[in-house]
Parts: sequence; structure tokens; C-alpha cells
Amino acid sequence: MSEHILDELTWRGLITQSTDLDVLRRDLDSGPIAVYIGFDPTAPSLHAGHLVQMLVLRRFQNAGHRPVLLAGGGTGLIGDPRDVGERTLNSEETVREWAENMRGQLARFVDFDHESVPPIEVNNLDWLGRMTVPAFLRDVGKHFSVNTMLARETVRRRLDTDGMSYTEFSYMLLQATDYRELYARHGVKLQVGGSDQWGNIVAGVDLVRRVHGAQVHALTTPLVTDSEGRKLGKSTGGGNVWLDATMTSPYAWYQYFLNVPDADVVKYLKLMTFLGRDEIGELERETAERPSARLAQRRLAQELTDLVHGTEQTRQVVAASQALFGRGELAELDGSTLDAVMAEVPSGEVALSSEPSIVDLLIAGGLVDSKGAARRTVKEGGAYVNNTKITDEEWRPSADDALAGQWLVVRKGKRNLAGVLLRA
RNA sequence: GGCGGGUUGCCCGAGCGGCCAAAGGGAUCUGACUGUAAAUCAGACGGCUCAGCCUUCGGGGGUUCGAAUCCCUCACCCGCCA
Repeated sequence: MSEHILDELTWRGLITQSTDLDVLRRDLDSGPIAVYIGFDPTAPSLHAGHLVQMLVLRRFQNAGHRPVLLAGGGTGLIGDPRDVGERTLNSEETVREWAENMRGQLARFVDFDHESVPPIEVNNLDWLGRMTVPAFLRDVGKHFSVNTMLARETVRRRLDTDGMSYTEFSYMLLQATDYRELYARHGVKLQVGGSDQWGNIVAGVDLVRRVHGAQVHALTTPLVTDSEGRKLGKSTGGGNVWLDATMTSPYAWYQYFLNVPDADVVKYLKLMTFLGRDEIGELERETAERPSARLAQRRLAQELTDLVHGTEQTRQVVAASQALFGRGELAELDGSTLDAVMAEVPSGEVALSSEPSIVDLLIAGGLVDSKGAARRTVKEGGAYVNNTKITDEEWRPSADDALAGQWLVVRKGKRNLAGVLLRA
């Protein structure tokens, strides 16, 4: 008999808050239960920060429980209050489109071919969109005390600062409605979410108890931050690391995790991979003894790229990373290898006839935003072409500099690089 | 509907007629040190045809030799009162 799912979640550090765990354990042990997780479409894609929670759902499925994936097509029209600032409402078309993207992404993380507990996909617009105002106020609103809602941390903070619209104030009730609906439709007895969702989730737990007299459960995962307090998935550039390959390339995704600090890598392995205790323990030892080998980071990056982009993509980005950061000479790469590598990194092109300077190359590769920034980079000694430092702003490549007859590998600093196609 | 406060560069936040392309902090970038790590130190951080020029301080208009700073007006946000 393998380890109990709750014990596994505990050692991985995946449980921040929960309702009565003993009762949950009994329910889990008495047969498969349905577990749900939901996300609102607030962007065109999910990002790395969503992964932790999402994988918890998969862990439950692996343990024999049924995953229920909820896309917040209805709640996404309203907006969950944040700590600061009212959200801008997105149009119905936008939300619909994003919800559809999200559905596709969520589906990657659960097993649709599972013989006993294949997942169920739902969109809360299906019921929220049909609910009438009197029904909402009588059947849902009557069960909530404004006093309690005002006590919620986010609400308190907002009242002290920016204030909050009635729209966002109502959000909690909609999420509670989701839980009630999913309990009634699919017998869902557990909702998983990020720790910031705790208030919304227990509101649902309460509602189910009041309406159906049933005890359902809540489990939240930690908000994952690195050792400097930055949220997981915020790239150094400040933006999110997205699951969508057109928004964050598989190469950039792989590199993000390859660069995770030593202090965080073991934690991430526990939270976001399916590697077992022994294997993680081994990688932890490696990190302590030979940190420069970055075995743990390599494994983390590889596992997560596999998970999100598939094994073939992973193979390619690993190969590209090795070619670009390895000891080997760039010039020794053959044409097809080079083409494959260049396909993974950001790229641009420039015409040889325009006599481009290093400044133009940095811009063409998208490594800088302006010529001023490009000149600055050269002045600071951070500009390279084919691994050779360029210190003259007026340096211009010749046809002979092109690798495989056409590529220039332009680099800014240690690890920002791009391929620039040199057109004849 | 009335009264008061506010809107500054990626974010926070000073400035309150010229010395302001705008203090300070954070974020970010580069360099040194390294391990494509962290910490630390140093530099950079609106744009350009770059020792000069151009465009910025919610939008528009005005006063002035000169405005982020004063006046008018519009928009939005916050608070108090009704």
C-alpha cells in the first residue's frame, strides 16, 4: 500500500490551511471522492504560479480520486478582490476566449484516460450565467452575514485604502455558489486552492453545510515565493512565466527553472514534481555537496518542461541550452544543429547590406529596447557576438562572421541571448 | 448632490515658479566575484543623428521671459457629509 495522499501532501509542504483533516481522511478512505479546483480567466494563459495547486489535483487523481476542473467563465466576469486596487472588468468575449485557453491548459495536467476516475470539466458560467438576481439574493445571499464578509482580510485592507466596489465584494458568494453547485451536481467534497483563496473556499464549505447539511472540505496550498520573497513564476524581467508557449517559449521556461537558487530548488522539487522522497533527498545531497553541478535545478527544469511542453520539446531545449552554455565552440555546431538551437531562442534578422552595427544587432535580437540601451550595454562590456566580447559601438559583422553562413549569436550579459539571421 | 484630498518616470514616493529629465527607495540591467546560483561591491537606468537636441510629471487650455510647481476646465480615484 502506497503512502496516504494526505501524508504525501504534508511532507511535500503542500498544505497551508485545511478543514478537519481527520474527517477528510475518513472520507478519502471510504472511497473515491470528487475534488475540484478552479481558476478565473484573468489572463490569456495560466502561469507557473498556478502549477502547484494544479498538480495537487493530479496527485489526488493518482491516489484514485476524481478531478473536477473548473474554468471561471462566470467569476472571471466579476473579479476576485486583490489586496490593492479594483480590477478592470474584461469584456465578455475576452473572458470567454481566455476561459477556453485555460480549459485546454488545465486538461494537460490530469489523466483523461484514467480508467476509474477520468476528470470532469465545468465552467461556472453555466450556472452563474443563468441565476436570477432574486434567486441569488434569496438562496445564496441570505446565508451570508455582511459582518463576516467585512472581516475578511482583503476586504479590510481595501476598505482602509482604495475602497472596493459592490461587484468585487460579491465575489466570495459566487465562488461559494460554485462549491454548492458542484456538490449538488457531482458530489464534490473537497476544494483545493491557493492560500489566498481560503476565505472564498470556506464560504463555500459553509454554504454547502447550510443548504445541504453536508460536511465538505477545503485545502489550500502555500503561496510559493523564492528565498527573496518573489512570487514563483515572476521572471527576473518582472513578467510572468506563462504556460503558453507563444507567451513564454519552452526555452525560456526551462531556463527559468534552471536558474532557481539553491536555497529554493529542493522546495520546488517537492511542490512541483512527482519525484519521491528518496530521489529528492539524493538531489538535496548533491546540491549541498556539488552545487555547481546544478543537478537539482537541471532535474527540476527538465521535469517541468516535460510536464508542460512534452518530452520532445524538452529534448530540444536541453540540447539548445547545452550548445549555448556548454564548453563547446559555437563555430563547431553543424548547420542543422544550429538551426534547431536558434529555433528555441528569441531571434530576429538583419540585412548585411544595411551594414548593421553591434547596436543594431542587439536591437534586432530583441535584447534591448533602444539604441541608447544597446550602446550602454556595449560600453559596460556586456555585448557579445558568437561568444566574443564586442567593445566598439561601431563594430560591424562581415559575412564571414555568420555561423553556418547565416547566424550570429548575439548575447547581452551572461545569459540573455538571441539568434540574429544575417540576410545577404 | 455638497465639501475636502488626490492623479509624478516600471512600482512606491519627494518636489510645490527657474539650480528638474525631476530626490530617495524598490525592481531591472551591466561589470567584478562565481556555479547560467545567492550574498556583496561598483556603475547604469525617457528617447535621439548623444559633450547637443527632443518628448515627459492624468487630458485640454491659460498666466509668465520661464510651470511638475500658479489659474481655468474635463476625466478618474479616495474620504467625509446628504
